Amino acid sequence: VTEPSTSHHDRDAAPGGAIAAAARRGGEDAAAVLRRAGLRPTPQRLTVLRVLASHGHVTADEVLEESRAATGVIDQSTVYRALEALAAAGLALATDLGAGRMHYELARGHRHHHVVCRRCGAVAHLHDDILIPLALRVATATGFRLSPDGEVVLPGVCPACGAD
Amino acid sequence: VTEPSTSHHDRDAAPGGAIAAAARRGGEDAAAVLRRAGLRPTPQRLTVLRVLASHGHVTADEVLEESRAATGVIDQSTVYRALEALAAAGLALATDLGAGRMHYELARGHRHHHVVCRRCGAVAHLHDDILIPLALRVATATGFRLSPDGEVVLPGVCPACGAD
DNA sequence: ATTTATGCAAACGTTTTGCATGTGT
DNA sequence: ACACATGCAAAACGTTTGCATAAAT
Repeated sequence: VTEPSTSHHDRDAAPGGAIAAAARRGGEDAAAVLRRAGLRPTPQRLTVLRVLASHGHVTADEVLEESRAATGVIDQSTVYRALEALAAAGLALATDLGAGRMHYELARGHRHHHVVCRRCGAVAHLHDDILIPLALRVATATGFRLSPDGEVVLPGVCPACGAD
Repeated sequence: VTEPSTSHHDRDAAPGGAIAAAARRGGEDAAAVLRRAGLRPTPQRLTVLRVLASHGHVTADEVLEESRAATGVIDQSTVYRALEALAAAGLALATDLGAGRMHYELARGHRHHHVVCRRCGAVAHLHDDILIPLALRVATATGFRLSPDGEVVLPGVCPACGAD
């Protein structure tokens, strides 16, 4: 589940990889997914989707570079607009991992939260209900309720870096 | 403890207001605090400190505006450098509340976390040990340990906005 | 006298936008 | 034909930096 952020190649940890698989194949299926979401399946979007499908958490810049490597020309603004469209359609997830830039990942259907290693940037996913006890405590302590649709990013130290 | 972010005037919730009180008075004491921290007590820094002392969570821009309103001329870069110096000295706290810009507050000695209302931006503080059970669960689930010095920002809905 | 901070202006990195051209339906 | 997506260039945003001047020690 973890992901050394320097080499952005974590495998598909979670199921729900229908979109992932389709996007990776890049064929008919991915186009259908886009169309079903009300988005025109342009080559650029298919490329972005494929990049997302193969790379856990990526920055816009990484998507740009990889897309260029894969398909040749594609513009910054196109990447940003594609990511925006995919996120709006629920196909991608934009997360502020706290590094001053947004990170994107393929939406895999299940809501989750993140722990980010502050040394190496590795990311682990947390099942949503890990927050339930916390939500209770927060509510009694402050009156605030945790947003049911909000994503939490926890700062941590991964097993590899926590060599104590 | 909460703070309607549009009107940035929450009172000193916590004790440890020695620095706060001194900064607010802006007299000898605040200068002494700065000097003790190895910082030269310039008018600009005193002003920034006073702004922090009177305004829960502020952005650099708000500090700039308020400082100008209070003392006349002060530059953007000076504000940023003052905030940086204060944070390095442990007198201020820089927190990424997730709004695309940093927020600063006077350090009041006790580590804490934040819940931010996603509707109105109000902020509540959470005592550090509210995370202990979560830390355990995160550790068993992922192997990650929560950074003991890391700050957590939780998305939530404040009592006022959660009018359900 | 020496060190450190300031103001100004210019740069930075990330993201957004206006607009003409090109592409999918 | 039409709506929509793209590329390009330029701007926006928050923040940082280089450098000469000014103020604190």
